[in-house]
Amino acid sequence: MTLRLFDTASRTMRELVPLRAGHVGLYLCGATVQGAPHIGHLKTAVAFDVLVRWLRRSGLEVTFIRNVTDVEDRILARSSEAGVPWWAWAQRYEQEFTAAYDTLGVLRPTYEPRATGHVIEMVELIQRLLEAGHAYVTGEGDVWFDVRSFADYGALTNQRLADLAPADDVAGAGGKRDPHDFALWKGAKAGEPESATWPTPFGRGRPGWHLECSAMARRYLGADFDIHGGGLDLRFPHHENERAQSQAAGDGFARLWLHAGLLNVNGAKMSKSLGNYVLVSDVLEKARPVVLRYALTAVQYRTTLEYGPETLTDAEATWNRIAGFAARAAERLTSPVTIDEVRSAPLPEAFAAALDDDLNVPAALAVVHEHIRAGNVALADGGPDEVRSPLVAVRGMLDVLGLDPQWWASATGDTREHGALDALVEAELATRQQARAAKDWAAADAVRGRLASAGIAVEDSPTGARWSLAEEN
RNA sequence: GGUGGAGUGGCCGAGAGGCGAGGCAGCGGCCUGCAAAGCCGUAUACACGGGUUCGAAUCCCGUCUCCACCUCCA
Repeated sequence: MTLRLFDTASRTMRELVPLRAGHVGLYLCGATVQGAPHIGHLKTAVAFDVLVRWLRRSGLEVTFIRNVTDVEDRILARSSEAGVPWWAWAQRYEQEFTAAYDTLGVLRPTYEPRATGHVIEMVELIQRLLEAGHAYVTGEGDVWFDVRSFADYGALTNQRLADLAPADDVAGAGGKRDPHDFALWKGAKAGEPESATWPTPFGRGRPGWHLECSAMARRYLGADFDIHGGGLDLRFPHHENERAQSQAAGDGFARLWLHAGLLNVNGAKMSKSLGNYVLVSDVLEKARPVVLRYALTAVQYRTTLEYGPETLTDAEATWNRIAGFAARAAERLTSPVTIDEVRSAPLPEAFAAALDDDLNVPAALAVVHEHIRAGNVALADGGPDEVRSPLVAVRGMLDVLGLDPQWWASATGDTREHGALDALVEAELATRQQARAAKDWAAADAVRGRLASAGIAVEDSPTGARWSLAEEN
């Protein structure tokens, strides 16, 4: 079984054939750290997290590079408005992104390069382009990519130069040869912070937005690598330009291009002007991280996710079913299931087939649910031995999706509180059990009601009562 | 205008020529002291109009609607 992925450059399903056997090089465009992370950013991050996890689970070694763009026009503009140094602004939001990724269980990349740390590589790339006649310098120390010098320009997104809508800013922009020529290097301008400029053979300045990814991908993954990913909105112009720069300079660049579908809020893309911007921090005020993770993971990655009022409540209901099974099953076992056991057990074939088919997570989750149903039957009818195997299978599958319930239970980390609470609740439950034994239903229900009003749900099972924290809403 | 994608039952969301994925909600039942959880059962679904076919949600033609990109964007 091999992994097939939808390559957005050729618009076909392509089999992943690593350039180097057993190894995959993956470059993902990360954040431009100009503001706080929103749930759309995390949708893309989660999609590629599943890809990385699946590649590794399939036995491949993955070098996963996700960059941080920490110098850019918007960062300079917004930090300046706020009266904060641009580098402090960038760092603050980089940290917010890192925290958000961690909170949602997104594995950290192999390396996370920053644009500001790779000016040397960028200058080298520009020089190669200048020498090859694909770039030119204009008066103010700007360096432009000459799109008309590269016959293949537009090939990534299947567009012809002549068909592109002309940009508004082009009329008199600094002596460009073609309106679609884009900046490789921006010469320092008056009023811009000195600290955001670097010396180069063509004068002080800072990198153009597209250049850095080409330079960093080459440094860490080589001139040719397996997969380049990002959000769908980056296809053009960003990825088209990256590809043009690198290939014009003689690099092969990415073999496969993957783009994650965007997240829309109530039918429209998130934007400040529509006031439908949903930050990660907004969501986490009212929902558990795993619920957001589930909601973002559960759609096929190329699909547009329509985020609405029910997105989280739906995800929560389904997650509760999953986590409930895992918790009840774990309690039944005589010895705990370890993560090694989870990861070494074979995965159900249908699950693997679903992920191998362009990461069809919804189909994979259907397999998870089939096993949960079987596990629940075993829980009702069988002993510990019958329960163990479905639990291991379910956790194994969920682990690939970054949704192992055991991991999330411990990540949430309030085990001390839980332990303390458990002692108190167990005392209440003992009281209730006495009442039930005496058939004093009123007294028994009074205990249950008291716990319920404290936010604790009680459910009876053949092996006794168990409790859990009820959902807030 | 150009490019890419999408329209599936009350909702979310897979599938892609012939046995109606899965989840949520609903309904009926089992279990339960009652619940909860769980299990079993339960659907007039495939934007519209034509066509191909023994058979189409799936293929072909046409139409409509929606989203994204072409300007910073995951």
